[in-house]
Formats: sequence, C-alpha cells, structure tokens
Amino acid sequence: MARSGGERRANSAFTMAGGSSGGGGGDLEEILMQGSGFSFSGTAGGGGIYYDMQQMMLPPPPPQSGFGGGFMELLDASGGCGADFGGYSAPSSLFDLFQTPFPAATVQLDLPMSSPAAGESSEVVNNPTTPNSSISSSSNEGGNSKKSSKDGKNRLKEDGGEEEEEEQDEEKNTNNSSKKQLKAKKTKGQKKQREPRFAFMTKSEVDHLDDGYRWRKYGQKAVKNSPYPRSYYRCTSAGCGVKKRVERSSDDTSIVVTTYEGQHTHPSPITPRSGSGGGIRHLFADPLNILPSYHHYNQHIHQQQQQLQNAYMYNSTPSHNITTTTTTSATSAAAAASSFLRDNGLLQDMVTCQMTGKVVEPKEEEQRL
DNA sequence: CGAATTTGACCTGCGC
DNA sequence: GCGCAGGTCAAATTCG
Repeated sequence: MARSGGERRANSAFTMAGGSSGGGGGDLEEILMQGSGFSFSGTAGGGGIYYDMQQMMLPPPPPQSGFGGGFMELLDASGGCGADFGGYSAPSSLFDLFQTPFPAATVQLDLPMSSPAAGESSEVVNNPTTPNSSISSSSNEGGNSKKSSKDGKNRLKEDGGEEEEEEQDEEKNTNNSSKKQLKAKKTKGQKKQREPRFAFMTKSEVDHLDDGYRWRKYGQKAVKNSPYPRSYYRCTSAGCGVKKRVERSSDDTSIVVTTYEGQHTHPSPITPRSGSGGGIRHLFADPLNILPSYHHYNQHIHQQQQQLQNAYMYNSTPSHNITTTTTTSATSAAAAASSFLRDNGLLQDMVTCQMTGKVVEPKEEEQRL
C-alpha cells in the first residue's frame, strides 16, 4: 500500500529482447552475454551460428536531425499497428531480422540461471557502463486505466480464444463476485497462447522505459533469485492487449529487461513531429536519452552507445513456431523501441548484437527440444 | 475526481 | 496430486 510516488516517473533507454509466442509452455531461450567483451558463450544445443560479440562495436551514430520527428516517423512506420509490420522494410531495422528468413529468431546462449525471468527471460552480463545518471522522463500517464483493466481480463480470454470474450463478459457482469473463478473456468482446458514477445535489455537506472505508448501497471511480482520485482504493464489503449514486463537483472542491477508481448492495435499516442510539445518529448526528458542539441549529441550518444553495447536482444520464440515468428512476432511496442534506436543511429548496434549471438536454426531448435 | 499504482489473493502451468 | 513460480485481478490507496 505504501505507494511510492516515484513509481510514476518515466523511463529511460530501451531494453529490448526477443519474444515468443509461447504456444504451449514454450519458454524464452536463455541468453548470456558474458563479461566485458560481449562474447557469447557458445551453446551446444543447436550447432547454430556463433559470433563473437567482441567484434561488434558501435559505429559512430549519424547525426540526427529531429529527434521527435524521426522517432515518430519510425513509430508510425513500424510500430503503429501490428499490421504495418509487413510493409516495414527498413533495411537496418531490428525487426527486419525477425521478419526476414534470417534465422535470428532465436539467439541462444548458455546461461547460468539467475535470470530475472526464470525460464522466460534472458540474462545479460556486461561490463558495467555508465548507467543513466539522471532519469526524469515522463510517465505514461493519462491512459484509461479502466479500459486497460478490462483488457486485462480479456487477455485471458484472448489467450484462450477471442470468441469467448463476449461470453465471458456476460458472465462477469452477472457474477462479479466470482470473476476469478470465471476466469479460471474459461481458461481451463484451453491452451494458453501467448502473443509474440520481444525483450529489450538495456542498462538503465530506470525500470520502466518510455517507448511512446501508454502503459498501466497491473501487477508486480517478486522474482525468484532476484531481489528486484517484476512489473507488469498493459497498454492503456482500448482494445490493445499489448503487455510489457519489466524487471531488473539480479546479476547486473544496471540492466533492465523489458519484454513486450503482443501487437498494438493502434498508433502510438505520441504525436509525430510533436517537436517540443508532443508526447514524444517525454521520451527524451531524460537527458541521457535525448539529444537536446547537437552540442551534447556526442555525449549522449556515447552514453547511449554504452548502454546499447551492453544490450542485446533475443527473440524468444516458442520452439514450435520459430519459423513463423518472423513477421508476426514484431510487436509494435518493440518496433517503436527499435525505431527509436534506429532513428538515432543506435539500432544498428542492437542488430549487431543480435547478429553476433548464436543463431539457432528453427529445425535445430526443434531438435534440441 | 479521474487515473494510475500498490499489493495481497487468486489462478494457471509445470515439474516432481 | 502437490508445491512452486509466474502471471493476473481488483480493491484500496495515492497522486495530479
């Protein structure tokens, strides 16, 4: 109950990780980035491609003109609606990797388990870099929490089948006292199907990263083997069932793992080219996340680069659907994040990181399991 | 007062 | 079947 008002602040840099549509018990692949050099530990499982992360350093980011504008463009282009992903074709996009046949669907690494999201999340171990020193970004406030709450209920239905939404709603209306029981009923016997998930991992002192969408926190759970709790967010837009999970790595407390699940059914609430007035500005309220002026550009970029250098992403694809995650797994939320990064000349690094990871061929993955 | 967060309870899936 | 852990709900609480 003791509510910490600080919770409402916003976010800083992105963390992005791979997702999975955990069809049935499909968990995210474990990932490990070791020590200082970004060198993945090879995985035995699939005999996939192995890359040395140490080779992947960040190229100097190209000077960006407009922050908000570019970001929003990208948001619109890639993130607005899930349906848009098909047409998204930025060559350097993080999502291209997911959408293309490139078997990067799964980046797998051996990992001593202490991962924040045991069994589902990944772990990053990096050389500690300068975390965001000051975070004062805005919060994603203003959403209609009630709707989101409702969506939350629907989530369960969606998991089991959208056709049951109405039916379940009726039940709820007629018997509010047993909502949970109803929920249980509904979900029983139905294989819960998760939306594609993408996780971003970044070094940040702020847990909840502002990706341009409005989120409402609907839960928090203590994570096993981690002193840090995991927070659950849901997109506040009506009808949008996108969820976001935020947790901090127990191994490296400076690392935040943000997992997106689902696709936004709406454009980002942030107005494109909002300039100084649009919501996008909140994204960059944090001096470390914005490029207030070209004067400070290098400095900020440097810090962001460090973050990204230490960030890597993975796509936790359910073992059975690895091959199909290419286009559908790209959540708009993640797209927004990637767009942001790409717009700032940072995404490439993220991609690089991903590509340097061990790539497991779908078949191999299946065999492995 | 509306919106967002907190937090304990509850539910589900999974491993043993 | 039981227990554990993850995930979600929703009343209470807090904030703007």
